[in-house]
Amino acid sequence: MVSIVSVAKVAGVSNKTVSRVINGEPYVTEETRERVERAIRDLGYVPNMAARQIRSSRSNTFGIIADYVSTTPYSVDIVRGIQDWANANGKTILMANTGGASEQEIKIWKMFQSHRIDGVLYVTMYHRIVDPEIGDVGIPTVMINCRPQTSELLPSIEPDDYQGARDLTRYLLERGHRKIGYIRLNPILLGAELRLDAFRKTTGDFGLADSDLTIRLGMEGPVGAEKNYVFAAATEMLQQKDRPTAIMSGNDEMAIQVYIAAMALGLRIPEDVSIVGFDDFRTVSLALRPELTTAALPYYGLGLQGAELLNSVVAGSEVCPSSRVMSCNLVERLSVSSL
Amino acid sequence: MVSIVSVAKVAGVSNKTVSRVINGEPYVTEETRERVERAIRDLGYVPNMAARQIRSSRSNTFGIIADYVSTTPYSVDIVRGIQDWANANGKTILMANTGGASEQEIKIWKMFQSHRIDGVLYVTMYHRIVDPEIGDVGIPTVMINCRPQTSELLPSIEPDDYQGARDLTRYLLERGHRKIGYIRLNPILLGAELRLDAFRKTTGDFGLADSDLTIRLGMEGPVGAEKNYVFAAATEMLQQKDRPTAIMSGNDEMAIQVYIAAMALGLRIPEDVSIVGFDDFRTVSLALRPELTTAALPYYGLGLQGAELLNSVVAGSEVCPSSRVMSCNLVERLSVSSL
DNA sequence: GAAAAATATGTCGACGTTGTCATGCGTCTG
DNA sequence: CAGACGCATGACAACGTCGACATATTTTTC
Repeated sequence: MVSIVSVAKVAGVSNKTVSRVINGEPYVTEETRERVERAIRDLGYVPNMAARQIRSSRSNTFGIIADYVSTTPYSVDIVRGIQDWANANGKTILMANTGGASEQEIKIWKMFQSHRIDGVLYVTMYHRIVDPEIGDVGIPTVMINCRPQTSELLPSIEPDDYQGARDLTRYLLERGHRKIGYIRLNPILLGAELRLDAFRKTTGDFGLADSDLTIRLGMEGPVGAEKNYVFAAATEMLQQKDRPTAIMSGNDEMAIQVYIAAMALGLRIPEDVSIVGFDDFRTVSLALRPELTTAALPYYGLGLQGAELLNSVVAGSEVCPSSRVMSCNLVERLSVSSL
Repeated sequence: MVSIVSVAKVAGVSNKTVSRVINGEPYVTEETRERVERAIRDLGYVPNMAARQIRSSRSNTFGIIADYVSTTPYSVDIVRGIQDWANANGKTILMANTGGASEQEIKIWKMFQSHRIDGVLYVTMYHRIVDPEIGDVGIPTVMINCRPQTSELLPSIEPDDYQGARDLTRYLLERGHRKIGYIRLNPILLGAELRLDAFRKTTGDFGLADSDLTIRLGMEGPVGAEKNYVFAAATEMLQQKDRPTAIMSGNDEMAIQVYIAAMALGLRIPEDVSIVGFDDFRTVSLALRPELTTAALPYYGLGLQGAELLNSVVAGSEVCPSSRVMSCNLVERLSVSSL
């Protein structure tokens, strides 16, 4: 392999001078610099990161540890956000996923240590509370889309489920809806409670009574093996004599079933019933007809900011573990009518 | 940082002996081995990969270079397959995505080189033909879910779109369907042609005439900014006086619109019209009511086998660049009725 | 015009690991 | 019992890079 030494030989300088050119250090004549650069090009030299790391004991690498990569396909945007940040800032990303198994998690931490990772981004594919196997290792860590269960103060970045659900609820209320159905997310997800709270609070503030709301559980059970009541719940809701004029679906995926339930009853969307989702999972929200009004989870931004935050933690500039929150923007499409 | 030297000091042996214990080499007394292992545990020593690599000039790392990670969310299963293989075989994965930009691609190859990657997995999120910026670099490469445009002989692994579509078509024919609609994928996707060919050939073999088939384009245009005709096409098809009894949708995502179009016309699924998809994108296929019969793209397997194949290429045991294909298994659910 | 400062380049060692070779010791062979 | 052999261990160098320090050359300063 071509190393700094071979370049030095060809350029007729010492290897230190080559090193200087590579790292853009001062005190190199323009002429020497050109000669070295030409040698680098001719030989196709590329610096060896491993050697660099060994020398500087900084790997410039972040690790991503994720739980279920594939089950919530849309949240890979978090990963994309991280990667884009890394790319722009010259960091390398090492990625691993646990599949939910904690033995895997331990193995991955070991692997990260052996690569002398500078920091870890602990990412979950659902917004939830976790109990990571960290602590004993002592690598700076930022949690993305989740928060630690224990009192361990780890910085985290999460979506603002509450604000998103509040905005969606307001959106419906402002358009005159006074009978609203709500289909709840799986309660094991952190978003479930936050979104429902926001819905309850916002409708209450607006003067709606409990009897104006129909709230049903859409899913329950462990991730990947949930029981699904969405279709039945939506059907039941829409068959009430005083049926809701709008339904808030726990997320976009569940909204598919709400659409189908409504249509099977001969109801038109949005003329007879308005529907909103949550997540802006575009594979769904843009495929539905009419397209779905929803609140977008800021996945990409979570990744971007998470990486940024980790960077400042590693650099030591972030002293107290801050917990940030990112807003869920309402995406207005065509599934809601004004009454 | 605790290194092999500190361990040696604590255990009272030379660093070479520690190295022997770590690598499970023979010629170490049981007693010494234990002493060393205890020291390793006590100090929390973890081997430094960078140093190892520099010494052995093998990084034991594979790179993944992917195009659009997030736009086809389900195909992240490819990545999961690769990671699982890597995890099981002690390899590290470096991942980067181009977002479709070829300047990015060049940058990524440089990055891979600087990490002295052993091999590269070139992954596309849609099954398509690509023209990668490889070749000049000389890193062993395996293509997953795509094939090279040029005559460059690179080993590749692809899904068998043809077989999947053939099986789906047969499935419909065997259940008595003789008028079948087909909504085509975006023609820029390799699967589009393969699936359509299989559909045409299989219906032809069965004796159906062209007039028994209604074939419409569902989408076209660049990835991420397609024009979407699916709903209109499905609606038109189903309004024909001699309407098809079954519709094959180019993929599951498009099937959502076929469902909605059918229901909007008051047709029941599957009693009035049967529908099949393609991909088994479970977020959709399991959310639809009735659940969607489809052909599963073997994404996870592609990743697993791709990594395996790359490994043998790197090891030099794979001489001729083989092009493998993996079958798309039919997943029978409830969206098709027998006539 | 000599001393001080700035610029340009080189030498050397260290990072953590492992391959090569050497050494020491006990056991077997004839 | 001498030589050969197997086993257990250690000394040392090298991988590629860069920081610390040294040296050489030019420019500035008073």
